Amino acid sequence: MDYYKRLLQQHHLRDTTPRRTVVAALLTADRPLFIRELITACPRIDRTTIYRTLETLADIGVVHVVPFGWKQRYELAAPFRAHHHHLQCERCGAVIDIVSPELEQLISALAEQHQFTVTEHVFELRGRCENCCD
Amino acid sequence: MDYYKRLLQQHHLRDTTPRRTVVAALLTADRPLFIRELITACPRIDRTTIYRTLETLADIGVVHVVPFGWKQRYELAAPFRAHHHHLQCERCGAVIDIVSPELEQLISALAEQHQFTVTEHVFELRGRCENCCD
DNA sequence: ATCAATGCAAACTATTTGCAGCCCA
DNA sequence: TGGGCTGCAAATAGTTTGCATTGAT
Repeated sequence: MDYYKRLLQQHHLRDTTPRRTVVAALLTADRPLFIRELITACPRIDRTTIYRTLETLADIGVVHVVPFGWKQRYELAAPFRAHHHHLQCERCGAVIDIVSPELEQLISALAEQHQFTVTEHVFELRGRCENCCD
Repeated sequence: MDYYKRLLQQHHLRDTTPRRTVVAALLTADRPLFIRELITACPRIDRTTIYRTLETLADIGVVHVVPFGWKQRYELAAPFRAHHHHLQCERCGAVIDIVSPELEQLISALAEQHQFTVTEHVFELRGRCENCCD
């Protein structure tokens, strides 16, 4: 969490209670949260602040946006949570974390191929989990 | 476009003007559209209908949801547009289509590994394109 | 003719903006 | 102390719902 402070400093941002509260909420959660859930999880923080905080934290790479069907969810990003992706069961709602070095490698290869500098990538699989595949 | 009609029939859905209009708008566009853009592009169709149409068409696999930063965009899916993914330049906004058989293969492998039945996948790269990588 | 689909109105939810006061650096 | 940050209020924007009417099969 020391890195967190340094990161804020580097961006001339302040280490405030609301920001720490949001990060703590994401740290506690065992899955990416909807904004609505974050608002509930941080009752002493104003909605507006949560929106602003998420935007700021996403900008500096503390928070990561995950697409979930038609909605979006938020979770801690790379340095604060091991880099991973998700399998989302569309029936029971389970979220399974996966790690794939091959995927990360492939991304580098694709980037180079197209002379593109990748700063962020999204990879999510949706379907039926082991227990729900009727 | 014959397949489109058959697909509707299979799902007991009707071939209506609003649905055809939305599909036509997506077909014309050279990039995934925001809902707002679709509403503008189909001035004779009620907002509500556009929302309902997108949901229906996404359900039967005609439309595909693409995450774009904090927003979402919509484009025609596999049978109506060659399957592909995007490189999104966060500076100039360019959207570059890419195709990667390796990626699709990797997805199958991951699915099998986790005994997961994949019905849909999201893969997007964000960063700087060739011209914007200062 | 039947029943799904549409348009309209209105409710509801989500997100943004402006500004005064607070608090970290 | 100064300027970024927060909370509050209010404006906007986005999305959903109910229902009477229309239109595809």
